[in-house]
Amino acid sequence: MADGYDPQAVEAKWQARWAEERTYEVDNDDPRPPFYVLSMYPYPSGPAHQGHVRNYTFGDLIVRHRTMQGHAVLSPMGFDSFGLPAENAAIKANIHPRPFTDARIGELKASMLRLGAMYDWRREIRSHDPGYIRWNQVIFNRFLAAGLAYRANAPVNWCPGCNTVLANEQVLADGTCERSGDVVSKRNLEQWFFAITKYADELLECLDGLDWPERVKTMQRNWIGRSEGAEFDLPVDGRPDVKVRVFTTRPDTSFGMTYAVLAPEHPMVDELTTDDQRTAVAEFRERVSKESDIERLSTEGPAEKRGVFTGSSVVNPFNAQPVPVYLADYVLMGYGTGAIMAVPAEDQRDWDFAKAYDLPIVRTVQPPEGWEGEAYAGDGPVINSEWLNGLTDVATAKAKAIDWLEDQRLGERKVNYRLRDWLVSRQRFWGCPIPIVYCAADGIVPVPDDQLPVVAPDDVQMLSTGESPLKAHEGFRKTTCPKCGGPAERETDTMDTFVDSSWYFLRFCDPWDGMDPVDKKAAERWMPVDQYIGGIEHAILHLMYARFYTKALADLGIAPAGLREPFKRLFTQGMIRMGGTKMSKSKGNLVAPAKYLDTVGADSLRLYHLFVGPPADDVDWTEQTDELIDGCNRFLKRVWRLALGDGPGPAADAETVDRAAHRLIAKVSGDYERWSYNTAVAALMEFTNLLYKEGATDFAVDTMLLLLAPMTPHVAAELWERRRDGLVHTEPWPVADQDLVRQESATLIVQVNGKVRDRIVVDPGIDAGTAESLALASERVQEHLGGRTPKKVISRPPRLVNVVV
RNA sequence: GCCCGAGUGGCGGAAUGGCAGACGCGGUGGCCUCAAAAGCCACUGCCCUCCGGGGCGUGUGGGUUCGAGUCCCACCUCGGGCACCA
Repeated sequence: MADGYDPQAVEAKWQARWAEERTYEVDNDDPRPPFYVLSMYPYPSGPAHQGHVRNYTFGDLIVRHRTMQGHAVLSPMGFDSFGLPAENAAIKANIHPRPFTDARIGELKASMLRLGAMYDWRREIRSHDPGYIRWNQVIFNRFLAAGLAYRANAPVNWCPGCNTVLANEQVLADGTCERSGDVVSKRNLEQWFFAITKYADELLECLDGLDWPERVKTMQRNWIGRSEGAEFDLPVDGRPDVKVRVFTTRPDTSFGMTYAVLAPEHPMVDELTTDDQRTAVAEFRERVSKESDIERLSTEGPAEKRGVFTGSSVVNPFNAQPVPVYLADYVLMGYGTGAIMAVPAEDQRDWDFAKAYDLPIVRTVQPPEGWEGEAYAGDGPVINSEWLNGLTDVATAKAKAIDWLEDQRLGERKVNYRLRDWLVSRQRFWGCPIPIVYCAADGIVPVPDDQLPVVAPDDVQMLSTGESPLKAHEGFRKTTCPKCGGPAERETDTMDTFVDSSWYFLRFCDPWDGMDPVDKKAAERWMPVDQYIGGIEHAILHLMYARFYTKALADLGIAPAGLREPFKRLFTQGMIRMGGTKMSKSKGNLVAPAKYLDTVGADSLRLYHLFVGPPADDVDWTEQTDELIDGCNRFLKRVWRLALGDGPGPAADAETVDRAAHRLIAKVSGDYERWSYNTAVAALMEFTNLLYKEGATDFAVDTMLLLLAPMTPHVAAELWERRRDGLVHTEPWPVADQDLVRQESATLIVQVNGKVRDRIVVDPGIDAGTAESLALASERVQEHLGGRTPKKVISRPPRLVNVVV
């Protein structure tokens, strides 16, 4: 009797061995074909939770599998270590966030090691390292020089809970902060922006070529929100030199314009408001400005209160008719020109407004017969539109209307985006300082590269007011102007932490480079990431910013010029839920992995995450989960005994067993390729059951260990070493012999009227005619025919024959 | 409201248009044991049965097909995303 399976002993032994062997440290001149696997680097909040375990299990499986297939696999890891939780915890404990953060990183890294996940730790990146901060700031300077970073006064989202501004992407649809849940309000502030909208078109177009989940691509397309249309001028009635510019996606419906609308914040409101309307307009604007986004976006409330007449009219250039100009809260200053032509017949919002204010409605598209709705936005023939009449579809009418506008020099074709520039300023302490100095003489001056990094000082008092201590720190704030040497003030805002994660994957290619943020030669070799793995929650924010950064860095000559996309393939794992909600620290419903590592071990926990269901699906953590994990452990114990001769004896029919082993190789290899790990595990369990029944062969057992090596690396390595005295993870991935994969016999299903009536063992190469006569000769078939003559016989050898009567 | 995704045993889940429920959990019975644990073996969708077998069954209702969990149409439920973006 060999010793029993002791996960803790086996795992400790192999984790030490792997650290010595350095199998997963790859150099940039490694001759093997490159493959870059990356799990999203985590925010260090303490020991790994189940979501991390799931993420790193998939990542590690791919790393080990690709290595066995002969690739040089780049598998780096780091920590997204700037951020609000550390800052808040530091305030609470009245300590500096750095030691706090370093301690959390230590805990997280330790649990990654205990999981047996392999990374090239030489390449580790921490966002808060001065070395990384320096490159972040160098890139900021390049962005500034190229006009990709700029400072502007704009209405921005202010979160009172986080005491900082937020990017549009960080505000949820209901107007609350995605992090704290507080209601976000608008403030006008001078802030730094990145010009992501310059890349709007490319960000949209490149999505088509990405091997990403369709869901994520759709979410990004919606977020970019491209719409094609036209912009043109509406001259004010009686003052032809004053014009209101409007954007529309439906220039074909222009003859149906019955009024025009300005956003309440539109700069021409005062000019267009007549004296008798001035009081009403002022009251309306006052009310709208006080409303939060939630109230303003709410469709609740009486429609009559949603707008006000300015007293002026503009002339519709299509038919020279004057139409009244209103203000309405449903028109936003931030999109298009902040003014619209209103066509109630083809736009439901305009329809509702027209009904409330008793404005006329003129249909310009013939709705289909039996149309009972109100506004009709669909396709149809043009009506009531003078020279557009007779056209039978919207697309042609649109094109003709735009051509006309351009011919008349009234307007032009125009594309608009929902995407806004990225607001990167944060009034926080624990982030990458924005490397800017404000000088009375020279204005905005970037800190020169050779004076970077600008790092936050250590001697700060963490303020419970929520204000960044940088503001109060005279030593930091007061500086000299790099240009004129005169007294100047530092920028005290830091960058959004999404900046850090927007290019770390490029830095991983050569984190030792002291000359440039990205080593182009190394990036050319490794990029784009072949397989990126992370949570669906990053579908828009991180993944959009990282795509923007990659394009911008390539255009600035920092990254390889041809690199247009960072992540070739993306896999988004499902989240872990408990009691209906996401398992998370903030919800307080974590089930720590440590308890499993201390009992059944890392391999059993990994196996559970692989076996529980399709990787993309959400996982429910229930009362049953511990039993499922025990089941995985039971399987590994069976494998243990099998491999060490304490299980079944040798197979009586070795050939049959070995053929099954070849089929197993084909099955598991195929499942690995299509991310179907749950069925791969099932096949391995099934095969183990077969060996317990039929007896084992050395080939069968060794094959199992090779196939298990990426999934349950410790136990596979231990058993392989005991049997073969080598390293299972440096063995080549097994290849199935196609001749042996083929089955020796097949089961022919015989149906009568689609119901199974008999099963016959046949030769897999059987032809249709033979199969048909075998089926008809079946006693059971004859019984069910009851003397009737078959109308038709479907023969699909060697699987099935269906006799129809 | 719009756009995705999903509905299969007590549970997690499996099924290139061709034996529905692989594999696992749970359950039942047996072997082993003084006993328990561990382990091994068998059974385990529902209903009927003369124990040969028969009927029903993948959210609902239709359709295509020799044959539908799978394809098409309409709907229901759940989950997610978007939602005055002109």
